[in-house]
Amino acid sequence: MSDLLERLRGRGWRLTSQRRVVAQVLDGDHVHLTADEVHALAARRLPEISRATVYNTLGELVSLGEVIEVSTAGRAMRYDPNARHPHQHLVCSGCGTVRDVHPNGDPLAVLPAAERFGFTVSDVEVTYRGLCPSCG
Amino acid sequence: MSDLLERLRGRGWRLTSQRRVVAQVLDGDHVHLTADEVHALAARRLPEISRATVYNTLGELVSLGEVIEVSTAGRAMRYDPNARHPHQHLVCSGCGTVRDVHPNGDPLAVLPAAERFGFTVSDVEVTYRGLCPSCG
DNA sequence: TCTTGACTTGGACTCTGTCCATCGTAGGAT
DNA sequence: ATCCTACGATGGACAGAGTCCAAGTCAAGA
Repeated sequence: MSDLLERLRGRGWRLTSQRRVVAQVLDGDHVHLTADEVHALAARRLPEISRATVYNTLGELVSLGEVIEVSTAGRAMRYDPNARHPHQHLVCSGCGTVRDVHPNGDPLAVLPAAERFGFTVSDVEVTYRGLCPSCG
Repeated sequence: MSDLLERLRGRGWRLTSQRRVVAQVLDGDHVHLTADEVHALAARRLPEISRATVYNTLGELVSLGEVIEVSTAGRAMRYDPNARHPHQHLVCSGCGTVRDVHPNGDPLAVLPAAERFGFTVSDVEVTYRGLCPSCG
């Protein structure tokens, strides 16, 4: 993620302090923060950053493919910067903790053409649910 | 679903007109309604039914395992009465339409024990995303 | 340094869902 | 058939997550 800012500059992004801080907060490979958590962490470095800006920036990072949205059923969306290596998620039904997991095989490949109903299928999201050691 | 009411009575449910109407609305094998859609359809038969009752009843049906919750990323939760036959979902990123699909193999089986981190994994939810013929 | 349009702000707003005090009624008891 | 009562329904207030917008700010090219 160290070169994320480089890549963004290359895409014509204006490098504001707000965007820099959001990118820094998302740094790391096993981070799954909610928008509000990102906002809270960003505000430690840049107290006046607004929620709207955090939402905007996260949305832009998602549509650029730099960050993945993980929906955790009812709870708030989480943002996963580990978008460069394919993986799935294991979510604790108790506390909402998220872990990256790597199932065998390609989950897209197991959907037969006859089951695609003319859709252009571009993506699969696999979410395993269960109780983590602390909640179990 | 015709015998859903029988099953519910068997579980000690009090059969109120509200619950009957919600069950009727959910009748069918490829229905994926939001709570508000269920409420709107139910209100056509029973105009004074409240949103709270619809939410309560849907929640009860889910915890009884009669109905499955389908989370569609940001949009409202959808309720799928086809809980008796295992299946996954194909969601259109354009219009939000949901179709039932049946991938090959058991998605739970492809997650190695080493990738479970001590969780008691009880469930998998596979969501294929893409554009439907109308939106593509 | 100046200019300009992209970016940020914050507060109001929407949408989805929950909570709770009060009222109504299904269905067993008589 | 009627009565009782606990379970269920009601609706309005509330809460959390996210969006929108008009006005102000500033990064970066000229």
